[in-house]
Amino acid sequence: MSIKKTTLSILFKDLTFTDEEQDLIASKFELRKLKKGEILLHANDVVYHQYYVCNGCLRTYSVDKMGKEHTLQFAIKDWWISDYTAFFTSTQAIVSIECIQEATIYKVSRENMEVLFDKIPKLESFFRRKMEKSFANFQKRILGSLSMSAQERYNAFLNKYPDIEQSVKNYHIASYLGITTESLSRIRKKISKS
Amino acid sequence: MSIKKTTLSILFKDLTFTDEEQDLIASKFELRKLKKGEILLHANDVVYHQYYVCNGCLRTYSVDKMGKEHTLQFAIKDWWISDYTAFFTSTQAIVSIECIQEATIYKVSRENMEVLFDKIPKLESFFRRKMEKSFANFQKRILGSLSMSAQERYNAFLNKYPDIEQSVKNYHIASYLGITTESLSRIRKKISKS
DNA sequence: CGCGACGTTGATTTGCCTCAACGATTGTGG
DNA sequence: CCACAATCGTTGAGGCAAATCAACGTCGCG
Repeated sequence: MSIKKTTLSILFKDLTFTDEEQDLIASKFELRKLKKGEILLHANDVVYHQYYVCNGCLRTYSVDKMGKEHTLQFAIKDWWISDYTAFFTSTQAIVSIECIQEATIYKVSRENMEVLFDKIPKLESFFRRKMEKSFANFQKRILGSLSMSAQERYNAFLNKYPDIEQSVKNYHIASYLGITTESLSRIRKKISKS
Repeated sequence: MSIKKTTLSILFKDLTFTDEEQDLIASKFELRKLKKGEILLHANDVVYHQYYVCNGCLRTYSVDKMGKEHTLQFAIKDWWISDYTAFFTSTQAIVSIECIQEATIYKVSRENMEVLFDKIPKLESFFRRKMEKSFANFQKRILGSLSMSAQERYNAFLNKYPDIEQSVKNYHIASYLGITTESLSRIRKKISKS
């Protein structure tokens, strides 16, 4: 048994499972340890897996034609992460996934997800809700990028990812906000003075 | 029969239906005509419906605390539109939907969607694919807003919505790109000179 | 210790915004 | 059908937020 009952109850909040279901889930989830700097997925790879973060921190990012990195999202404890755009359709990733703080994750393939959905239907609605939430987050982020200043976006970021500051470098946050490290530094200075 | 066979084949590309299925679908789709300026959905309304655009043009937008409008997306012929974030969960909309060019649409309730999914399962996967595509679009838009200049975003917009210029005002496009009408005007001038 | 990675600070530049004025286009009533 | 107003798009001048470029302080680590 690679997944403990307590882990499962965190992983699938509000769901309960029979012992058989639990065993089935455990058999499809692969535990992995990641070191800082490890690249879990490269842009242009075909995406077969999604990942659940037990602890540590990962991020998805892309590199533009000027060589600058842009962070699409972070994943900390209890977040799922993948390039869902590519995962859905088994096509090439447009983002990469990097471990930015030593992490323990579960890795699940698309194929195995489907087996699980088939055998344990409540998992399917669990994941659908996750996707809907993620969809909503993207929508809010677009509206935020249209309407908020860099400083407001930084505050919104801190609310969305509380306690993340110890896990990520400032230049990661800057690349998430769409600003330079220098600008973020000045924003932080300004906030600390008020 | 409120929906013709030819309309259905455009609406659900690559799907074919029996006569019974077709009748069922027709019974759940409500045809509506919209005049320019009509508001189909107000922010803070609970969202019960999604809409298919036969012709004309709609947009979703939100108004920020400064009173400025920000366009989240446009919908032209053969697009579906709603505040999906709110639609999924039957909660309050954060965007409004406005008709910006006289339109003919089909309106379908969440409830009726579920009846249809239940009776005609292939519809469910059809809509799941739509959602996945929409998810991917949002993801690309975020990365675009992080990495591209206003001019590049304008070009990307023209590629994404070709032939839309006759349907929408420039200030709508500006509010989609996150810039002012003046800036868009200058960008257009610059492009026309090259 | 010394080096590299990271964050901060200053000077300058730049892209886009704001404000204001003015054409162009569209719609409407006489 | 024209006259006029309202709406929309363009242009210019000036300002501001954030980028760029460059230098320097600090921290962690081999």
